[in-house]
Amino acid sequence: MPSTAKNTEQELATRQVILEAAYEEIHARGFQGASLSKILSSTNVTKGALYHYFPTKIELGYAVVDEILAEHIQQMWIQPLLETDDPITAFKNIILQSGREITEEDIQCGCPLNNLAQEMAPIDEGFRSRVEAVYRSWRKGIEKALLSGQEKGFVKKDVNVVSVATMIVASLEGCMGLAKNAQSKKVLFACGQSVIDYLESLRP
Amino acid sequence: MPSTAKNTEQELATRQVILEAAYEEIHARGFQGASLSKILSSTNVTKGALYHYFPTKIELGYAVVDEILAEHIQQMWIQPLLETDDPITAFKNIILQSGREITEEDIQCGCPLNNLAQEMAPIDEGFRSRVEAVYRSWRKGIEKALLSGQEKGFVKKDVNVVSVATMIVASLEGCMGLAKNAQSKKVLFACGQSVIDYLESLRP
DNA sequence: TGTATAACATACCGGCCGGTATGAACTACA
DNA sequence: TGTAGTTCATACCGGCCGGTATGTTATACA
Repeated sequence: MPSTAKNTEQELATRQVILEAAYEEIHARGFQGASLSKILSSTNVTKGALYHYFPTKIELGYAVVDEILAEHIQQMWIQPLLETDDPITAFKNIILQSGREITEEDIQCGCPLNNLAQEMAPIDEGFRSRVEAVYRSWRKGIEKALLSGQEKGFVKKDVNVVSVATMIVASLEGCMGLAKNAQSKKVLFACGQSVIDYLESLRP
Repeated sequence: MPSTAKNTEQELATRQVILEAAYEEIHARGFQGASLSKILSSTNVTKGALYHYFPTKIELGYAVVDEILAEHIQQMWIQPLLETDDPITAFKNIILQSGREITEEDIQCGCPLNNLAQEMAPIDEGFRSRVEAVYRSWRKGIEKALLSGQEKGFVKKDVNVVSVATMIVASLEGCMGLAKNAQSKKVLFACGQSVIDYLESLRP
């Protein structure tokens, strides 16, 4: 692992290349199904380089959760909520935006966070706790936004923000899951619309 | 495979033992992670017997979906809905009943149908289509019950039963998924309560 | 300039896994 | 009773996979 002075260029770039290739393999095949050889052959990195930066396959997986998935959820799903006064409209826009950007391939592979949760939670505590940390911060972000929305009169005051936040995350992941198995953008949109309807029911 | 006359006793019993052991291994480890050797050593069946009844591992997996999972969803989640006039109350009772019966181990392993959907849909079309058939019949069952409930005045007439059915399945699977990763009955119950609240909002 | 260390590259290994080949026991039936 | 097919049991195999051992080059620093 890097520890000296100039780690700003090629060294960290190689690490990042490995991380992103690993992310894609894991997204497509699952963690257990992901092959290190395929990760390597999809880049021009060798096994020596990989094991220079990551001691084991599972540590590589952990790094994908910590450095890629957590960041993605934060920027895509949490940050925008905290930048407005009306969280319901903001959330609706995030969902619509995601729907516009998503590809058929993305639908086929599903939500990478949920994939890892479902596959690894019963098997490996390291994965479980890391994924749980991401889910927790997601729910906390939604709760915070809903609470602030309540204070500013954009959200019904009698809703339990904790259970609503959980329900939102659950139904979003459920939608992605159904659409993934149906391999259908149409299912995703229909399901996403139901979530939006649910969100709208939270307005005062 | 069996084809002659008296297939009613030991022969089919062996097949069933294999099927159920396979179901549990797959439930705990996922399909790709499931080991045929472990399935065999968890019973006192040998590899010869296994490959006598199932040509490949994947065909064994298919049989688990077709013969165990489909049956389970039908009996546990569809049948009771169709036996009453008030589907919302019936559904609520199913959820509460499931909550009472579920063990910590079940929570840890999650919904076997959703597990297979998330793991295998992008990888294998045979799994995907079989799982999709189960989901379809589940949704159709809910739709039918809601429609009948509308006619009899137990469900609001202005709800779209198709999208509501999808939303219910999605949020249920989402709840199980969150609870599985949280490894927490409390999360499952809180989330289940949100689904019940959603169901109640569909009353006239 | 010498040397230690980071940053790779290559070759190789043991283990497990799905699958197969072969044969034995039992059963149904002519 | 002979025989064909079912129902297993045992031994074995090739392949891939995660991981390691060892070597090489480039760089930082004294």
